[in-house]
Amino acid sequence: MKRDVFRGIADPTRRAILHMISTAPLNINSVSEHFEVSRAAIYKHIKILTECGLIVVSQKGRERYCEAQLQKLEEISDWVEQYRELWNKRLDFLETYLQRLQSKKKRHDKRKTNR
Amino acid sequence: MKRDVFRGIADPTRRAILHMISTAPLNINSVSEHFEVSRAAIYKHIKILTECGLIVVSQKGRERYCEAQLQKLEEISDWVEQYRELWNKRLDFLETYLQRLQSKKKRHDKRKTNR
DNA sequence: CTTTTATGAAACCAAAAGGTTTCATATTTT
DNA sequence: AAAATATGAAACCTTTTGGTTTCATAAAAG
Repeated sequence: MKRDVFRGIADPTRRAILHMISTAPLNINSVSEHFEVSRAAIYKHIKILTECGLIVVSQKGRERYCEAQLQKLEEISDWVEQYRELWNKRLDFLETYLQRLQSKKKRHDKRKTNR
Repeated sequence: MKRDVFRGIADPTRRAILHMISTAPLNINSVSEHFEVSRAAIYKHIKILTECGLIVVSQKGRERYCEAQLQKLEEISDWVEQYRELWNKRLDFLETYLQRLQSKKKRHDKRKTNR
């Protein structure tokens, strides 16, 4: 089944799995040992991660190694980046607004001390 | 209720809502008119988006305007960026590997033509 | 060959998600 | 004041999620 990568990273356990195998592949049992939940539960998470392309599994003897496909995160990155300009614009606007407020306050304070 | 921003953007309808209000705030009814599902369903999505800080709602008369808080996406961006170096490294590795394969092939071809 | 080990997969379960319809309430409009 | 509009919220329903236990199977180790 094909899956949405946004759904893939929605679960904290799946993000933890991805992090665990981000530098080097691990077999399924080794991954599951680091978690409280059962191996079967982790197996399902790995299945989902595979279905959305964030992991590739390769068999070696009786073990199956999970390798992170971090390039797939570009899809998330691209989605976020389309909004960066917008949120920076807003922050700039806020900044100039606050600066104006500041200088207005200074003028006001000055008037007060001159009184 | 406090919510996870990763869960917030996991649903395609919620991403669509966020996109719709990314440039200008809209009241809840206007948002829901653009979707097939009921207003109540959209209302719930907006509630979730609010709970994870991706939207701020402000009342004006009987209407409630939803404004996107796109800076909140920085959280997603930060998470993705921690892996960018890793995935670039892998891509570099692949590239040099392919280059070596290429030059090996060239030498091989040359030998063939010289024969 | 027997026993471990690593995994796949089925059956089952509770809670969460995503939806609907319906009704109450507060603001406009007319 | 009456009607229309915008929203909040409850009650209810189905599907999906995330989890469990159990059993089968294949490879590796003794």
